[in-house]
Amino acid sequence: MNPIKVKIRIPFGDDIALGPGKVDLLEAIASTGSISAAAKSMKMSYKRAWDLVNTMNLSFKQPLVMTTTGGKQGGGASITDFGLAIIKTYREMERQANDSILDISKQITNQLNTTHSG
Amino acid sequence: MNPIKVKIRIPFGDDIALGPGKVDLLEAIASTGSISAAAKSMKMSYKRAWDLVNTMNLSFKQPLVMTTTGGKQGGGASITDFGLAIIKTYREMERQANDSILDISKQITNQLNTTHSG
DNA sequence: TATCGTTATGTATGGTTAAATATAGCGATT
DNA sequence: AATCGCTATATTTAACCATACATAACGATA
Repeated sequence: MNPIKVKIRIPFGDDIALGPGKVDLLEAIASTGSISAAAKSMKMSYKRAWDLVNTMNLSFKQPLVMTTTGGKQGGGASITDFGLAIIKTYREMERQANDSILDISKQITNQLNTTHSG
Repeated sequence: MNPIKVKIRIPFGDDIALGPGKVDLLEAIASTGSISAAAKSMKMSYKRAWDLVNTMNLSFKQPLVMTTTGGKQGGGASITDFGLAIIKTYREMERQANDSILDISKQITNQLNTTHSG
């Protein structure tokens, strides 16, 4: 158990192109096939999910998420090959960052109180 | 210029024992000699700064900040040797995490739009 | 013992942000 | 052409959190 959490954010102008929440959302879209289902699975409002997707698509050279409206199931969303590559790279980057502090982080967590919480 | 920001937080129960803001605050206290001056230098309310200090002191086995009340200058605050060690370790950990993603992060930032902001 | 700037702490206020609500459009299928 | 669930977007409402404010205690010094 390594309680330390490394969070990596990629800023783009005033907002954030990519971060932990957005990558989670991408993966949820990939597995559900729609923004609304992904939002529901993450207990997030559809609007918020859509805004996050919109920010991502506007931030990168190519869209990470493709959407279709209408049709049998009313529409849906999928992750582009480009998006899949970004997810993969981000997760790999996260792993590297976490690995790099594995040893030294113990020097801090070892100094935390044993009595719980506050 | 590496725009990616790695933030490391050390959770303790429901709240956060240490994070980027708290470490900045510790360093400000070290250089100013008081919580109130440190807060002012960071454009933060005294109450907030005090709360952060309190959380830190309660989270660790030993206090990171020592305070005195009353006296000629009204009182003040200083960082304990223990606190100084924690700061040093945290900054080193930050550096390691940032270094570890230096190469791979470019694979993502290179894909950001050239047209600015949103 | 009066003063001073700080620590210490509670309460109230205000502003930002997320959520809730509302509405329109889409298009394959029936 | 009627239906269905989703995308797309604006507007209103609610929740949260930082700040502001307010007050007391502290103790060396003068």
